Amino acid sequence: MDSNMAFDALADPVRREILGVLAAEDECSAGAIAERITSVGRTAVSTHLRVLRVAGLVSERRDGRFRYYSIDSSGSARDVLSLLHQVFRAGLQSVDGALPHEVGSERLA
Amino acid sequence: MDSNMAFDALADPVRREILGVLAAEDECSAGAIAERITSVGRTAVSTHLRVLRVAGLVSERRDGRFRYYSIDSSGSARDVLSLLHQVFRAGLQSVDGALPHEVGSERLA
DNA sequence: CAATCATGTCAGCGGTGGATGACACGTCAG
DNA sequence: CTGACGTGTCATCCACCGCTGACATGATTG
Repeated sequence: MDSNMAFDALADPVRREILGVLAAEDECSAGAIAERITSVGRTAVSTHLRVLRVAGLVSERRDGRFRYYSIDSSGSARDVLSLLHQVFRAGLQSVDGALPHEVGSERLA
Repeated sequence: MDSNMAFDALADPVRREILGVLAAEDECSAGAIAERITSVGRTAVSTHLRVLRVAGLVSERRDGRFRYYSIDSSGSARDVLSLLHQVFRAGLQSVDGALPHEVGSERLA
């Protein structure tokens, strides 16, 4: 359903870079993330984090004046992987079943 | 490397719809695909097919005046799934290993 | 309360990507 | 060879997206 937003969010290289940082650090404040992303400024990183959050790919935890972000693997990431497995299953020797039931039960586009 | 193009290609809803058609039909001529995609015209579908082909997500077979397209699951789709598994592995009870070796050996962004 | 810090938001600008119609190219039938 | 057919390509227009600097907001410190 809203996997549309997830695919869109994943299309940006900077956003994938942010996901990479979060995958390595587990939890990170917005500022700490911005420090490791050198290609764009802090403002852009903030906006990207918003997109990722709305898309359901990362989750936000507010603590004082900090905001900590982390990977959300139970959000729309499931839908994305489900869709991809459904389309490319042929050449991927039966990875179906790796995701908890109802893989292959959703509409495609 | 060129998973950039693959992610970009996957970001468009029409292109995902095309992939859905191909996943269901196994092989389809350009015209047959265009007939099933009602949201845009034939020209747009042709361009989308080009993007998908360059991205390494579909393969083309020319036969006479027809061009048959089919899902390419051994192309950059592997890189995409590899990257996603690497990032979202936490909440996905160890699906790592479902892809043939060297999963998790590439850079992230 | 005033100052500072972490972060999000807004307006504006420039670039990019998608849709379309007209045209070009190869292929098959007569 | 000529005409019909299947497809790809090009020029154009339009809309959306990302980047930035300036400003706003909420929280902590003294």
